[in-house]
Amino acid sequence: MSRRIEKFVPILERDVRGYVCGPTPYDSMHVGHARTYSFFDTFVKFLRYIGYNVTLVINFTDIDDKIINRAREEFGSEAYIRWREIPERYIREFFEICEKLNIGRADHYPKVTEHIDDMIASIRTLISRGYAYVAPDGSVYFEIEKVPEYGKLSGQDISKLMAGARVEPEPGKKNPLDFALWKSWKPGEPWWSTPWCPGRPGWHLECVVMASKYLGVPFDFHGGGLDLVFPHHENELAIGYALYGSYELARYWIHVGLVTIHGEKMSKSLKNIIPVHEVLKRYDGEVLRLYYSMTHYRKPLDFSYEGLSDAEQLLRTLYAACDYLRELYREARDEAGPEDPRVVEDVRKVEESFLLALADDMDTPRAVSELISLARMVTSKLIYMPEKISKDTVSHALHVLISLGNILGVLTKTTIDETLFNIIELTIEVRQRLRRQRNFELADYIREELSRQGVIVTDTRVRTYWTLDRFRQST
RNA sequence: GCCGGGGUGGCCGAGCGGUCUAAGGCGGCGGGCUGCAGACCCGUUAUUUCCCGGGUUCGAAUCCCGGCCCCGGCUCCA
Repeated sequence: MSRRIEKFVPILERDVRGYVCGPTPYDSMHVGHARTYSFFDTFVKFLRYIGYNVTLVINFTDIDDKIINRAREEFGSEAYIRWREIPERYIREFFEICEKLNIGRADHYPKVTEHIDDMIASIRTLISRGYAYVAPDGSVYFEIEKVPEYGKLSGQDISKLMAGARVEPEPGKKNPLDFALWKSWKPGEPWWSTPWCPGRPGWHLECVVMASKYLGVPFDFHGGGLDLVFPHHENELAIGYALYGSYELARYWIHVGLVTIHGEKMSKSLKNIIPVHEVLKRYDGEVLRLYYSMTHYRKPLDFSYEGLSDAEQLLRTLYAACDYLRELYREARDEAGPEDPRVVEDVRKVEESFLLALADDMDTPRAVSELISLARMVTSKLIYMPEKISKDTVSHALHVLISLGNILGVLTKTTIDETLFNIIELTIEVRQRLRRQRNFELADYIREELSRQGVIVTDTRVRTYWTLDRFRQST
């Protein structure tokens, strides 16, 4: 609320409650939406990693102008009865994409249509306290001038907003900036009955109602895309003030930077929207996750497929380190070796730096570089000294690598089927014998064929290591 | 017009008063390892420099002032 970065201190000692403005499910999720949810997933996983209990709520605004319009486009005159198919479809897609991006489940996914009664009750309160009024057509508007601090979050000045407002003055509004809590019914639209008029809920109110219902007020953090700062979050705060007497609602407001394409914002009119499912045709969900992590969340992200390829390359390196460690494990000593203390210490340092980077305003790019340094440590040092370190140390390093990666939503595919693993090992062993016999023709043939199957073989002076290319299909 | 956010190497992208002769990645270059190869390893790749001009400071990419440029919000938007 200070419009600065602040130290994050939960209201309750070990419990953190957060709310993220979810999608209005009227169209496919695009790479901008996914960035936001990916970020909050990493944020929540980080908090949990360092010991907090987190309760996360993500809502669905499943009734809205955009949904009605979409339904009309698709169903024509049947829109009135079939409109619900739209949110259903895109909510399903939302969950499918979350799964592919390793975005963990929130604790609650409230829908507006399931909280109409709660919203009506809140509107009643707002009217009785004088913060809202009923327009001639029955619509209910929130009167922003009743909230002295209106504009604080977004740094807006009401008088200036009014001067520059491009809002078409709606007939029943006292002030063009007043916003609808309840919209009166128009022909062909879905409606719910209220004391004022049949109609449907306006935007903004639902988040306050649902957040307070599932989290209580104030809760710890409230997030969303940067474009929600004004008017959405400003209006939520105004409602929160009217309802709870404090212009706070949430302790911390976290806004994720927008995604641009060639420097420009994605928009329908520019036809440059990139849906996530489009990206997922070419790249694994983890690649997208890593790509997001490579830019700080508050910065704009200029989306490019080249960047994704970079990220994919990096992911391969990380997976290679995991695979090498798994092989290394088989050769490592049972009891502690001479290099163990140093390796353990190095791993500890990386873990510490990684967590410090995240603790510093979620600096995921720095965290990624720490992860890389851990992988490099494996590929440059560890694989050359299996006889000097213990199995415990190796498995610890692997465990750290994977769990840190998991915070960023990557390295979830590290296990390899045991039979497959053994067959590969066997093939490699055969190739080794051929090499010793200097039968390079056949050895190279095996290497090539393995590569065709996605098994990348690397000969080092100590032994031969291999890694599974998990992203083979994408190029 | 008002309100935000940015401008760092060939590209992406950290750093936000001293450890910056600026992390990390990609790309380039050189080398190593190897029978060869490599999606392997090592080194190198911003050195009157961090958009420009002033200022504060013992010291600035980092703070202040003034410009320039880009993007976004003020109407639906993650």
